[in-house]
Amino acid sequence: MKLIARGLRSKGYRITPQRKAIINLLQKSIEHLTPGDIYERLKRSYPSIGLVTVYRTLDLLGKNDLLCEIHIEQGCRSYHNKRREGHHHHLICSRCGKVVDFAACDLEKLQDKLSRETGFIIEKHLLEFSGCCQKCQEKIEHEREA
Amino acid sequence: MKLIARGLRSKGYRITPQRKAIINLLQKSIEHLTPGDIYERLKRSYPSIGLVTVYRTLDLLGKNDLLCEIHIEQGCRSYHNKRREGHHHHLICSRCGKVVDFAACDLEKLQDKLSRETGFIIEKHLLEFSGCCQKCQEKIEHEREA
DNA sequence: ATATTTGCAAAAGGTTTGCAAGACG
DNA sequence: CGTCTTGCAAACCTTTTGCAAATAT
Repeated sequence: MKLIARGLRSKGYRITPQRKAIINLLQKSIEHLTPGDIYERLKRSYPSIGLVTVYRTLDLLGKNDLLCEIHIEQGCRSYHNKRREGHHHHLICSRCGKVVDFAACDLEKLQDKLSRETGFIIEKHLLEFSGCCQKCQEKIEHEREA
Repeated sequence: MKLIARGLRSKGYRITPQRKAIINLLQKSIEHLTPGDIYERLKRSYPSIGLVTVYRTLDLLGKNDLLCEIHIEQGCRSYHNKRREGHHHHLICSRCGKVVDFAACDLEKLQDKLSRETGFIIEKHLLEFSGCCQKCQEKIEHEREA
C-alpha cells in the first residue's frame, strides 16, 4: 500500500479514498479480480464508489506498472487457422498480426517444479511470444528513410 | 479446408457456404483475426453473411479443436496485486482464481532460437500456467465424499 | 486556489439469445 | 422432408467518454 501510494504520489497523482480502497482490496486478495469483481466487492463497504473510477484507477496503476495483469480466457478472441496437430504455441507480430507456429516448448521441468512447490495440479500453460516480424522491420526501415 | 470440413461432417455438422467462407479465410490468412475482422472481410465478397454466424462458427470450430485461439492484450482484463519486482509470471487456479507468482522462466534459449529461425525481433512473451490449487483439490475431494 | 478526480448518464463496443425463414443432406 | 443453420432484431454486458460537482494538495 505504502509503496504503491508512494509510486503514485511521486508521479504527481493524488491519493484518494477510492484509490486507496482499490489498492487495499488488490493487496489482500489471493485471487485475480476483474474490474467488475472489484466494483462489486467495494460497493459493500463503499457504496458510493463508481465503476468508472475502478476502470480509471486500474488503467492508471497498470500504466505505472503498479499491478499485474492476468490473462483470462474470456474476452481475448482472435483466431487463427490450425496448421499443426498437437501441442504448439504462437509467435505473433504485434504490428501486422502475422502468426508463426512453433512446437518446442520444453516447459515440463518448470511445470514439475512449480507443481511440487505449490501443490497445484497444473493442467495447461499459455505461452506466446510477440515482437516484430521481418517484413514489418523492413517496412519500418523504409518509412524511416522516406 | 477439406480436413476441417471432414472434421465437421464427421460430427454431424453441416457444411454451409458461410462456414466454408470462414474456414477459407482463416486458411489463407497469415495474421490472426477477430470475429469482427472476419465479418468485415467476408462481407466484401459475401454481403449477406451475418456477424452472428461468424461468432457461432468460430465457437463451433473452437469447441471441436479445428482452429487456434490467439490471446491478444485487449479484452483480457483481470488484475492482481504486484508482489514482486521485475520479470515474473503467474500460476493461476482455474477454480478459485488464486494467483501464485514465480520468477524463473528461462525462455532465453527458446527465444533466441525462434528469433534466429523466423527473423522476428522478439519483444516479449506471455507465460501462464493454470490448474487446480491445493485447497480446491481438497474441496473437490470433500464434495466427492459428501 | 486550482488542477485533479469523481460519479452520473449516455454512448460505444462486443457478444449472446429468441425466433421465423431458409438451406443442407 | 426434417433438422440444422442462418440473419435479423433486440437484449446484454463491458468499457469509454463528456461534463459538472467534489476534493486532494
